[in-house]
Amino acid sequence: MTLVADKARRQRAIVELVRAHEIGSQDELLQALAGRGHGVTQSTLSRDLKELRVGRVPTGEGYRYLPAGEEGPPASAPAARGFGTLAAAEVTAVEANESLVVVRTQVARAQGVAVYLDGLGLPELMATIAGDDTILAVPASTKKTRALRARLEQLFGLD
Amino acid sequence: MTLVADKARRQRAIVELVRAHEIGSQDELLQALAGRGHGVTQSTLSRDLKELRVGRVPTGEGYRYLPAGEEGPPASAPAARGFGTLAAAEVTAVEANESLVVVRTQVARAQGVAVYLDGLGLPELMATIAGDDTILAVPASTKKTRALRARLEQLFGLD
DNA sequence: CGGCCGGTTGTATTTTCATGCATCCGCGCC
DNA sequence: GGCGCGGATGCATGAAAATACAACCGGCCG
Repeated sequence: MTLVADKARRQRAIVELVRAHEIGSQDELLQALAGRGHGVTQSTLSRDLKELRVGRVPTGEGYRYLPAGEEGPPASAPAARGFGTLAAAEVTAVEANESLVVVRTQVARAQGVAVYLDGLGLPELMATIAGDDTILAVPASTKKTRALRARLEQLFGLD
Repeated sequence: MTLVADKARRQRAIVELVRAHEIGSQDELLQALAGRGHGVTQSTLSRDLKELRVGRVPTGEGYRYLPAGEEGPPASAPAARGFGTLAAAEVTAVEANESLVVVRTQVARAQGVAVYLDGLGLPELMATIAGDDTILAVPASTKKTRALRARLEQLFGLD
């Protein structure tokens, strides 16, 4: 069932990506996904987009993928850019045991960082639960615990 | 001026056509336009669609052109899976690794679903922790992880 | 087991779409 | 009239996306 879970996470990531960024081709999206650890081909992507009802609509300059019925920002509302680095500033440490990864954040920042992490749809990350200054990150498989810790450390510049 | 008027009329026809009919390719639209007396080529059509911000979005079965931001008819009830419990409608996915089960819910519904789960007193379920849209379900034993996942999937009609 | 089934993916290919370049046309100006 | 300009279009072609087909994998049943 790992396969199914992978697909679910990948599709989450796809929606997140097209909403946040101006992505105009499947190849472009392919790159973005690869950067997040999702190695797939254009074929799979095309099928995912169809399942997700994510279409390619013309914008003033060029094209852009968007979930059906959703309208992109009026070109004046730049989405929360560089949120990654913002999140990074709020994370103080990443630890792990054999089956769970713990992310420590500044007080009262855990929820926000967790939302950000969920949005990434990392293949190694199954889910998160956040308290006030602590996030429990559940690996997709206990065998991926180390990989997940490594990815998070890299993500937050803690290596 | 005649040329310009032609273009304007043609573009009006395009929007009308894609709104009224399920048109899935430019060739198809080409035919429809021809029927209305507009003899143009695919090239022109492509350019018109770009100008008009008419995009091609996936529908349940196939694709369809629609003006940006507009939603086609409900097509069919995708999330209409009204299973017995109210909780079922709020759960979107169930996943698991070797030792934990994760239940995804609609935003802000996790707490409620978790309470419901706790109330069931399932033998495979030791405890739950809920965030905003995620529930961590702890199996009575790691060996019962798969059984728990299966039970939850069945419970929520997700198999 | 062994075999079948449904679901997912990659490869290769077809289909569909976007566009560079040339043409044509109407218009205004010299 | 002759000339240049800009917008609209077609043709030919390259880019992008969809899909037929086959391989693979995990689950399930006898």
